[in-house]
Amino acid sequence: MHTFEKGEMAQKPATLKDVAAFANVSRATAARALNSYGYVGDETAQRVHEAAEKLGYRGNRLAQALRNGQLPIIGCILGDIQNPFFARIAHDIEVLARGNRYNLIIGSSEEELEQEVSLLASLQSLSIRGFIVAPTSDENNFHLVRLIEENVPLVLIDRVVQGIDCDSVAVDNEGGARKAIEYLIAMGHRRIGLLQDDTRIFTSRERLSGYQRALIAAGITPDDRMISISQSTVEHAIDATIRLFSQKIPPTALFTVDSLMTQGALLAFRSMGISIPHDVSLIGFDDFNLATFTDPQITVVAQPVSEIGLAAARLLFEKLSGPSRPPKQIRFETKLLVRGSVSRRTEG
Amino acid sequence: MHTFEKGEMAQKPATLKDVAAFANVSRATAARALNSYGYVGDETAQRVHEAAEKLGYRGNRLAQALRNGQLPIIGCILGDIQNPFFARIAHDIEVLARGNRYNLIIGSSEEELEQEVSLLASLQSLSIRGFIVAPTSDENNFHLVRLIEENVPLVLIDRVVQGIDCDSVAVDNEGGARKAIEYLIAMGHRRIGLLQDDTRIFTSRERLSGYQRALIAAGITPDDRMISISQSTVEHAIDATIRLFSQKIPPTALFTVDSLMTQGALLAFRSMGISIPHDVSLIGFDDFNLATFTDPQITVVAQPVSEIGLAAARLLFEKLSGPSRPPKQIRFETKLLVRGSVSRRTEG
DNA sequence: AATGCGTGTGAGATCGATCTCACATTGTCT
DNA sequence: AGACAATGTGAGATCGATCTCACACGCATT
Repeated sequence: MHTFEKGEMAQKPATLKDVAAFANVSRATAARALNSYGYVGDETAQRVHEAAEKLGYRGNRLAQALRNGQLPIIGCILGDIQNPFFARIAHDIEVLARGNRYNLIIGSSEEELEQEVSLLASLQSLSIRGFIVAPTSDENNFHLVRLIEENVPLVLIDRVVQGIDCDSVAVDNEGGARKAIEYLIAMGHRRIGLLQDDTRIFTSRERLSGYQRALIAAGITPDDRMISISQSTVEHAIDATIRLFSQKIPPTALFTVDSLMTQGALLAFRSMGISIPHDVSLIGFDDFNLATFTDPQITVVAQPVSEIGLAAARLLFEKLSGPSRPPKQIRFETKLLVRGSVSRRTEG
Repeated sequence: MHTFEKGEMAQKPATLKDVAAFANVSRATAARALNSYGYVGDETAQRVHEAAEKLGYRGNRLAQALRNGQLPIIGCILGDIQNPFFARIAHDIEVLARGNRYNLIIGSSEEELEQEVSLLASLQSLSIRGFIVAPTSDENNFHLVRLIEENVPLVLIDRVVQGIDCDSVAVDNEGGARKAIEYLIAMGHRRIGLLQDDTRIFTSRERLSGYQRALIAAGITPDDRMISISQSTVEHAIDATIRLFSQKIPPTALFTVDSLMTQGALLAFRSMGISIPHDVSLIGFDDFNLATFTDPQITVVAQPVSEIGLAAARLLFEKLSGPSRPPKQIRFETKLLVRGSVSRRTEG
C-alpha cells in the first residue's frame, strides 16, 4: 500500500532517472537492482529499492514496450460484447490476463471483415503481440495469415478458418446440431425448420451441415423452404420466423442457430399465437439465461462457454511465454439439455 | 487498401527512418510530410507519401505515445462486462472511441476496491489518459482524487462519488425507486419488500433512499424486516428472496434494485410456488431482455442505457481534445414501464 | 610481477517518432 | 550591393527503460 503525502500528489510519475539520482547511482545500476539481473552490491540494491519505494516508482510500460518490442496487452476481437456468449469469454480472458499482468483490449468487429482488419492493424501498430480473434470471414484472411507469418501469437475462437494453421478453440457445431435434429426426429418430427444466420459465418455453416446430415441420415430430404436466413439480431430473427411459419405447410419444429435467434423465434411465436411445445417444438443452439425462465423452458444445445475463453487464453499464454510448439486445435463437445420445448409428434 | 507482395510479408513493420531513406530525405522531413506541418516542398512531400505507401508505413503508436506522453486508448473500468447493462455501455463507448481513433481497454473491478485501484495504476503506467470508471466504493477514493489532481480526464458512470468534482453520468436512482414504490402503494400495497445489494454501492443506496421516502410520504413506517440484502448475483438473490418470503408476515410486493436480483427473485418465487402477480407483485430496477419473455411480463424502472455510454464517451472526448471546462454532472431520468407483474391489492 | 577471474559500476547506444534549432537557399526591397 | 524575409531541409535532442560495452577494483593463481 502506498501513502501519498500532501504536495507530492500532482507530481509527474517518477522515472528511473529520478530513482537513480535519489539513490546516487547510475540509471544502469538502478535498473539492475530493480529488475534483479547482473551484478549489484547488496547495499546499493537496498538503497535503490528504498528510493523507488520513496518516490513511488512504477516504471513506464510504454518505454519498456518500445525497447523490447511488445506491450503486455492482449488484443481480443469479437463479434460483439453484447452477445452474452462473447461477454462471458471476454470476462474469462480478462481474469486470466490479469493474472499474467496483461491487460485486455476488446474490439468489436461487428461481423465486418473490414472492421476486423482495421482493428487488427491498429492494435499491431501498438506493438501488441498476442491476439484472440473470432474471425468474421472464412475467405480473405490475408491479415490473419500475415500475423502467423510474422510469428505473432494468435488464437482463433468460436470459429476456425480453412487453410490457416494456428491455435483455435471451438465447439463441435456440426455434432451439436446433429444431436438436436436427431432428437427432434426421434420425437416424430419430419418437417424441421432451420433459422440460420449468414452462411459466411463459420459456426452457422457447420450447424447447417449438421442439420442436413441428420435429416439425410434419417431418410428425410432437406427442403429449402424449411430454412430461413436472417442477420443475428432478435429483430431480424422475428421476421425470419414469421416468414417461415406463414407458409401453407409450416414446419412442426424449429432449430435456431444461436441464442439471439432463439429469442427472436420465441417472440415471433408469441405474436403469431403459436404455442410451444403444443403447436411447434423448439431447440436452440447455445444456452442462455432466458431459456429457463420461459414456460415451458427451452431445450438447447449447450456449449461449455466457461471453458472456451479459458482454453483460448491458456493457449495464448503458452505461445507468449513458452517455447514454440505446433498449433493446437481444441474442439469442445456440446450437450443437449432437454427441457420442455419439444413435444412428441404422432401424425406427420 | 494495401497490397502485400510476396516475400515482403514477414518483414518487420516499416519505420519512419525506412521511409525517409527510401524517399532520400531526413527523418525530420519525412515526419513533416506525413504529419503535414512546417515547410515541405511539394515534390518532396509527394515522394515521401509514395515511399510510405510503398513500404506500408503505419507508424508506431507506442513511440508516438512515449514522445507526447499519452496513448490513444481509453481505460474503462466497470463492475463486470457480463452484466448486460455494462456490456451495452462498453459497446457504445467502443464505437465512439473507434470513431475518434482510440482503442478501448476494459477492466473488471468485480466490485473490489483493491482491484479497481490496481487496474487504474496499471493503466496509468501505460500512459493512458482518459478513464471511464464505475467506482466501486464511495469512500477511499484517493486514487480517483489523485487522477483529477493530475488533470487526467475522468468520467464516472452509473455511480457518483461524494466530494469528487468531476464529470459523471448517472440516472435518477432515487426518483426511479420512488416512482416504483409510489405505484405499488397506489395499487394498494403497504408491506413492500426491498431486495438490495451492498449498501457500499452508490446506486443501491440511492434506490434505498427512494424506497424509504416514498413509504414515509405515504405514511408507512419503513420496516427493516421488509428489507433483504445480498450480493448482486442471481444465486445470492434467490436465497435473499426466500428469506424475505419465509417470514410469518411476508411482503405483498417486492422491489428489486437490479436485473440480476430481479432474476433471482423470479427463480425464488417459482421454487416457492409463489405466483406473480397473484400472490406477490414485483417491480425491478433496470429493464432486461428477459422481462418481456416471462408470463406475466415484468414491470420495471427502465434506464436509458443506450444514452449513458454515449454521454460518458462524449464527455471524455470533450475533455481529451477540447479546452478545459467545469465538470458536468449528467443525470438521466428513469421511466416506469408498467407491464403485468403488479396487481391491485384490496385488503391490507 | 604478471596474469587472470569475479564482482560492481557507469557511459552511451538503442527502440521510433517528433520537435527545436540551425543552416541553406531563393526572392524582394531599399 | 546589402539586408531581410520566406521557404525548405537536416542534425541532434528528447521521451523512459534497458542492454552492451568498457572500466574499475580486489583477490587468487602462476
